Amino acid sequence: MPHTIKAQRSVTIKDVARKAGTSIATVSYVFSNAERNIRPELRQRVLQAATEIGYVKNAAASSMKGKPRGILAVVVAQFGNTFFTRMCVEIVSIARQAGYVVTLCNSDEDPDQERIILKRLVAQRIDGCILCPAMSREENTGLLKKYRIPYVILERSFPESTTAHNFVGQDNYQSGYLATRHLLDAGHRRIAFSGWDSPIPNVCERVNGYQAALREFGVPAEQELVLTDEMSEAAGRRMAAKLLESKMTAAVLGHHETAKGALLYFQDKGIRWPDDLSLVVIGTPEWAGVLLPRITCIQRPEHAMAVAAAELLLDAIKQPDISAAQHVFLSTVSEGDSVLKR
Amino acid sequence: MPHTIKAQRSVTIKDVARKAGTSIATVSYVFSNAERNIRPELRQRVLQAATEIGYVKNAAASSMKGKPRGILAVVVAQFGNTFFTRMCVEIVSIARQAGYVVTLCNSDEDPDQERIILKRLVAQRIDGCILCPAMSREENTGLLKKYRIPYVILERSFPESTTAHNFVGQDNYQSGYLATRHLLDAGHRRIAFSGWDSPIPNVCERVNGYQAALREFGVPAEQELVLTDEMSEAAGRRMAAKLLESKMTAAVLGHHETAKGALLYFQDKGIRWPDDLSLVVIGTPEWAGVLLPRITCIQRPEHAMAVAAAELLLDAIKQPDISAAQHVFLSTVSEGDSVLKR
DNA sequence: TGGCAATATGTAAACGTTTACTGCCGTGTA
DNA sequence: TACACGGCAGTAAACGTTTACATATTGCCA
Repeated sequence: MPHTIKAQRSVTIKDVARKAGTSIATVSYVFSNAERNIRPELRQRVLQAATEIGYVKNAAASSMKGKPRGILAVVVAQFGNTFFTRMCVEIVSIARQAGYVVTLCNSDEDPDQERIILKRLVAQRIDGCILCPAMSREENTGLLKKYRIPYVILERSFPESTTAHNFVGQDNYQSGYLATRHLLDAGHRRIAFSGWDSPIPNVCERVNGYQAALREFGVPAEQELVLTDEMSEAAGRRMAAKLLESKMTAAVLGHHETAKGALLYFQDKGIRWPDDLSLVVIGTPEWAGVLLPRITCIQRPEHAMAVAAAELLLDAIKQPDISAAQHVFLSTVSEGDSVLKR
Repeated sequence: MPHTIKAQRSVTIKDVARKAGTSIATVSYVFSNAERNIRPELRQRVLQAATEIGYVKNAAASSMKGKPRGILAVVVAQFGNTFFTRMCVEIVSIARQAGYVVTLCNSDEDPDQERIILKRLVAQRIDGCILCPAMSREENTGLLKKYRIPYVILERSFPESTTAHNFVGQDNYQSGYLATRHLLDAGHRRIAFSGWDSPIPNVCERVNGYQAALREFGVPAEQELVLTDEMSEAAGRRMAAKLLESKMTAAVLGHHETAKGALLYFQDKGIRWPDDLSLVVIGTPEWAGVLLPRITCIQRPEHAMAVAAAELLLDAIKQPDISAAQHVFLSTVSEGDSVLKR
């Protein structure tokens, strides 16, 4: 628990005023009201005094008078995941250009933790929030709504009433379809899919896309070719082992985190791609750039999503009464050498 | 610039008091003074009223009364860098267990940006800060000192007066030494080193370690075998090209970001490790785990550093008058198959 | 020289909490 | 019955800003 500290009286506007031989009002105007004109000589004296005694405005106090805090928050469910990390970097950079600092929080896929975080952020009265919800539970966003804090839901949609929120996401159906289609076009017909046991619909949608592509090519969808497991390297290995049993010629590794485990398993067993097995990975993990033969990846629209989310939030802050907007971005194929033409 | 919003009167303690038919003092006691006894029936009524009208305490107001804000900050110089990302994840997790939320900021190696960030954090009166300084400039920490905000310097030390700050770092000299020593032990004598043009002494120290190891084995240090360039993949490729010209049998890739470019260059040119060239990389990038043959890495003590930094900060917050502490951690060899024994 | 703008500065009342202090009520004792 | 005491509840004064409003100062013109 945060520790209570003996109140360390800090340097205030009052001290600056005394030092500069003027009133606190003038000092305040110097620091926070650009329109108001102050005699240059006095302004200079105030500034001088402030630096001398090391004055820094107390943001809590000014925020109490309804001043914006200049803080945005990004709450993600998996902070270490490169997909999110990259988006965070981008968002932070855009926010900075707009004059905001960003608080990054990690819910670790835990809705309760998410709630605690959101409550804290509301308590801070942040100016806006980008939220990648831990689960498809809408109740947590209620807090943001109640306090009229502009927000954007990122990457994971709620099943109902999507149009009620600002939303930026990717088309998971399309990425599943795209990956599968790529393999079908190369002549593959027995195609497996590995994902993870996600509490959110993303993986499910990718599977739908996968199945739709198969259907389009008149390939019957086999239950056993679709695997899911928890999200870990070990689970990736397990799924890889199962995949090999099912004698398919190609696989869509539907999530980059488990894909790593699967590839490591293939390496261990001496399974080579594309010769023994054609592979497409959904996502663009860091390691995909160096692995030989290069893996064909479905490049998710991370950059576009981050930019859209940040800009949508900034717009929502500027115009609180604007109606909610939704942006869904598509993935593209980043071709490697992991798919054998047959 | 943060946008000014027409003051949206939010739900306050006063509203709760009215609703519960009591005074604001009682409501405040219910929410923030555990000792004070409130008749259970009344307390219940207050809680009930609060949830009904959706009251969330205004952190700015309570912080004005000297209450701790429950916010820590981590300011890093390269947020996208996995080394920092991993430490951030760890720090956030430890801080959370202690009841703090963490604001992550990115200075992008820019001391001016760092100053702006720190000023903002001081304005927020955060409870503590972990700072990985953009440059070896001590003036920015002065702000933290002035406002008595406990802080820990992470990973990059200041040349002078290190004992004046709480510091957690790695022994860069040792990692340079370790990498080189590993190659020397394997029988290599012509060993190159690639780093980056760092404004901070880290790379320099690694070079010192490298040279010390060579000296120990009576190998003359050749100027042309030590390369530096900017930190980018392209620079890594450039350095790799130069390395090949200098006919060495082994190389220490002294920084994981440029190492990636170098490896890609080797892949393009068909240079194979360890047969054509033995390699040791300082750092443990994500991709090192999947690349074949496995690269021998110098595992930096990320985890230990993150834990130490977080705990040191928490200690410093609890005991503001404790004297500064320094922790320097050592790296270890994570052996792969990229070093040929000769 | 007086008066009137226009400009520059200061006063004081918020903002939403926390908490020292005062006051009230009921119980137990003399 | 009167009184002290203890336990709760409420009043009001901060905390450090911002800003509407009041006041002082200046310069200019009649």
